[in-house]
Amino acid sequence: MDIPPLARTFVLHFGEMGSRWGVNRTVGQIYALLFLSNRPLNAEDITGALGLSRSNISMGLKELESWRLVRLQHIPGDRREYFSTPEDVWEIVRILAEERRKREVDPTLSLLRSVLMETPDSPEERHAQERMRELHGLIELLTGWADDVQKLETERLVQLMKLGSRITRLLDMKDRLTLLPGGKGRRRKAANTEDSGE
Amino acid sequence: MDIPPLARTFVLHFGEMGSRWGVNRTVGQIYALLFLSNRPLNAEDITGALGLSRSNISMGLKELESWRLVRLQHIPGDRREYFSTPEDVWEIVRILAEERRKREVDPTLSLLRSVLMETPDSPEERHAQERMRELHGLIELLTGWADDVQKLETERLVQLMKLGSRITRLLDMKDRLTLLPGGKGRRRKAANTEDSGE
DNA sequence: CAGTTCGTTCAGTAATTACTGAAAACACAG
DNA sequence: CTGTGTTTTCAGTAATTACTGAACGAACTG
Repeated sequence: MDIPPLARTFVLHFGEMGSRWGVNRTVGQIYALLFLSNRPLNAEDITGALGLSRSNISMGLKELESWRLVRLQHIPGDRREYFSTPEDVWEIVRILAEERRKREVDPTLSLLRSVLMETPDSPEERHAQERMRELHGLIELLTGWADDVQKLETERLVQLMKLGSRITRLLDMKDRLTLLPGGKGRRRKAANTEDSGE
Repeated sequence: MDIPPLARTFVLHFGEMGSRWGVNRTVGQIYALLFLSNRPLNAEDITGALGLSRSNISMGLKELESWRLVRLQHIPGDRREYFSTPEDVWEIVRILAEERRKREVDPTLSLLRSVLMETPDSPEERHAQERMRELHGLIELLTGWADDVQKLETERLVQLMKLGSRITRLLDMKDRLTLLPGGKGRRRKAANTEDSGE
């Protein structure tokens, strides 16, 4: 099976991009192919399309399964295994975020935590530990936020993204409201707070 | 120069992590070392600490410079080049976001755009193009948002992150306010809107 | 200008990673 | 159980990437 020209560019590009990411060219290509396909593909389809060995494809698919980026399914009356990607692109984003976190962030966090328990023996070590503490705090904040965001329905998430930095207007509004307990008519003070803020 | 034990774990870990990311072990280690250091280091310091060849370090530093992750500076009365990382961890996050985007996202976007201009020749191609359109839209939304967020001062960003998914409460509030032009006292209707929303 | 110190380049080599083909394992059908 | 179509494993090899040492070049010093 030949890949239509329009799709080929994309597949090859994804193959190269894969390398920048933790996966090899083959894995990138397989994923791109499945992403574009209008039906699930079996290993032979993929072998034919990409011109790579059967065993290579098998390994690639395994890796993609371990990333939960492809799904295995069966077609009635056919013994072969068919693969496809999730339809919803947001679903893909969520999965990627989770997996990358599991593989890259969590190990780092746990290493940081254990090093932060130790007692520094010198000014250098003390400074190093301080830096690690900063990094730890940063990662905690980012992942905490990511956890939170993961919980939102897609609708909401899109709404938030579109709002972008205009979200700060809402924050300003909130500040104004919450800084004035009971709303006792001290509006002017609140307006000042905003000005001095920047 | 020997790396204190407390820092060594971190440096080695970063070296390994580097590989998952687009950089090699050496580059990861150099970066970690500089990140932890309480003073700028020159190439020889780094060579000594990591036990790698001078030329390797030179190449690593060049790569880190191309990522804008380290800064070159000079110390009065010393001809050698000294390197350090930005102090502020948020600054680092911003730089990383920009660079990764430049290297990974932008090329993909431009490829997608050009492929989306073409006319599909078959149902398969049409479907493939449709998928690419979805992906394109997603990336545009994400990067647009990222651009927006980049503009915020760190203070604001932290505030937003801490708020996390509670941000939706603000959105609800905003909806309630904007859906009721002039605030003509139809509060009860607004409250209902929220309930049916989830 | 010769000598010194530093940084860069690059060809060669080491180390790692990717890929293949053959064999094994598996799953089912008759 | 045997045969067939399928996926997996793995040892060997190819390809790629990382690293080194030696040579070179640039910038300064006396």
